[in-house]
Amino acid sequence: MAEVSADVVSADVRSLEELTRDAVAGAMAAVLPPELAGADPVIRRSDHADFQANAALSLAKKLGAKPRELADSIATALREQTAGRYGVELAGPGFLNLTVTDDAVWSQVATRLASDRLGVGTPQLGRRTVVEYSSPNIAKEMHVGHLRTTIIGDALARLLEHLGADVLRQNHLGDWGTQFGMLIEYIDEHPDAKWRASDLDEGDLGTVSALDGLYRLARAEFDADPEFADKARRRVVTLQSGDEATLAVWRELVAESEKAFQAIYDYLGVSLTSEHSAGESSYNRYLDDVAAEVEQSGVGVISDGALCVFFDDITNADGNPVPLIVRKSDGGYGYAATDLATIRYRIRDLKINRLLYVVGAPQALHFRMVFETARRMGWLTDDVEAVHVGFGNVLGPDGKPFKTRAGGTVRLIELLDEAVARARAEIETKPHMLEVDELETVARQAGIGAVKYADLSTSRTKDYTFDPDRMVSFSGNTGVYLQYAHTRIRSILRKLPGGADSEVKVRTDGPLAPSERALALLADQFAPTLVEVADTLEPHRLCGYLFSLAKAFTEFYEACPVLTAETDELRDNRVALCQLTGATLAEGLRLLGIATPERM
RNA sequence: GCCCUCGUAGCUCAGCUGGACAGAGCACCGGACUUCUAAUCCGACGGUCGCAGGUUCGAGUCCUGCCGGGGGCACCA
Repeated sequence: MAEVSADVVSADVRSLEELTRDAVAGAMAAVLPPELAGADPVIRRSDHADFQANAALSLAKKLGAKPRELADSIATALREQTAGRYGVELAGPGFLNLTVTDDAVWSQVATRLASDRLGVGTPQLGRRTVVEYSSPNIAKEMHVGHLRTTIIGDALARLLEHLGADVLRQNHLGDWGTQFGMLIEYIDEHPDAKWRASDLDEGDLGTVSALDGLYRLARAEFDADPEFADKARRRVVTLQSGDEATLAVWRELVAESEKAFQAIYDYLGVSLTSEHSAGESSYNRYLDDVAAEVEQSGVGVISDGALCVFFDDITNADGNPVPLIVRKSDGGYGYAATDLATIRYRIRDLKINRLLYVVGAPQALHFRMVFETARRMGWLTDDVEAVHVGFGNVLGPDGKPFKTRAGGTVRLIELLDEAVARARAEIETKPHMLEVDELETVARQAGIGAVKYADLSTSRTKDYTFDPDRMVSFSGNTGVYLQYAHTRIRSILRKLPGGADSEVKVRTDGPLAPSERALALLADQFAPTLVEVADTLEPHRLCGYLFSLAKAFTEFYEACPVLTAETDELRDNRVALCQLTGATLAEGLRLLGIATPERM
């Protein structure tokens, strides 16, 4: 087969790695006794070949055979069964080095390019998944602490959705704290206070700043004036008892805040909207019932007047057991009750079968207790899983929690503005050929992309160091590197006579240079990488993959001219490789929530 | 005190769920722009994988114990 037609092939193209695994598994089945015939071939990418199979080493022990001899017999069976489709070499103590044919590599490029969705399947189909993330507090400004939950949560939501999951994004807004008594009382007593968007000239982004100002003023009065503090506390009770006038002010506070959050989400390119808002308050009506169910089931017991759930292995400094407090001794509810109510509601009413909480690592113990309680209640079962997708803190360049020079909290909007400003300045130093308004757009895509990539590219569970200087240096392993690689591909493709999407015939019997081979093999790994990220919930694996792909592309770019290739056949093959790589980079970046400019 | 988490090159980080000599980026040094965008590429330099044991044919990866950093541990979220 020298040519592959461009007819659209259905998604879920098997990768060369998977095909290789199948082939080696087939050979093993022919050689091994039945009880070991289904063993994992242990296929890994290799520095010594396209792939390596390591199974013989561990299996030889069980068989009492010599690893090299076992590997050799697997190799023989593999050669017989696949009729030359693999180069097989025995190496070291019993590794099998496997090389696929050039024809197979080009075929794979053609097949992925011609298939829908780059051959990515939908393994998450049937999973109704909640991703809870961002969750800022009403009447407070989003700060650097909201960065990771928002960016990681959004990336996971996009990725799982792409793989077929039915994803429900949930923004668990902090809209029911005791601070509302204070705020509402203050507004009541100071009708002139300016905190609405309409009170400001500077636009939506100023709204929460104004609310923040309101918060500070109210707080100051609360601390200074005991009489006001009393009224504020009474106002909490009034609010919670459902007083309509108080609720009206509360609703307006929520609405004003949400406007400001939306402006940030739009600026960040985060896919949250008001329809994903499900604040703590929306679960109020379930709390009595949830607490009663916990109490009646016997899962919870009364201790010091509070409804508690205890755990054998969770104790405090004195060795006493530490409970999850479902209902406080004064009859009120904390966030444990709310979280239990969300679980019950999502599972029972929304028929969700997977719950992801993108919340900071310090909450680990809380979620452990909440999930264990939900299991005892029978809400979480073997078929319904809940995962705390925890993440580390954002640290400043000094290795301490990221603060302003004055020691205050870093406003998210300021951090983003600075990243965009630096990106703009950086672009202006380059020969960029962009018009003024396009420059502004690209500056934003690059600056925001840099922030997101920096956040997503290190392992989720660790703290990460946020160094603005390093992040926007725009060289090396950064978001801009990926965006730049993509623009170089687009630049080549735009110059094609038939346009960027020109259909080309792939000659699978064409030559295959080392940098072409490396690039093609990596492009083929896109789908398995996405599956791996969905399994581990670790977006940094996708970042690492895309960086490798971009790097392989630039190496190919240096070594292999596309438009001026020696022959038309060679040019067409390279165009196909560019199209596949470009589409893969664009899709991968999209799933991370990072924009892909056409030029920069 | 108990639990969780982290410790890899001067700095910032990967290391594909146990595989061949530990890899990137930044910084520093030396090269490459009349050639599809040099926001790039090539080369050099750089590591007792915190320490000590153990399991294994094989350990940065798994287990145990230390050392060091961070976090959490009864009515705040």
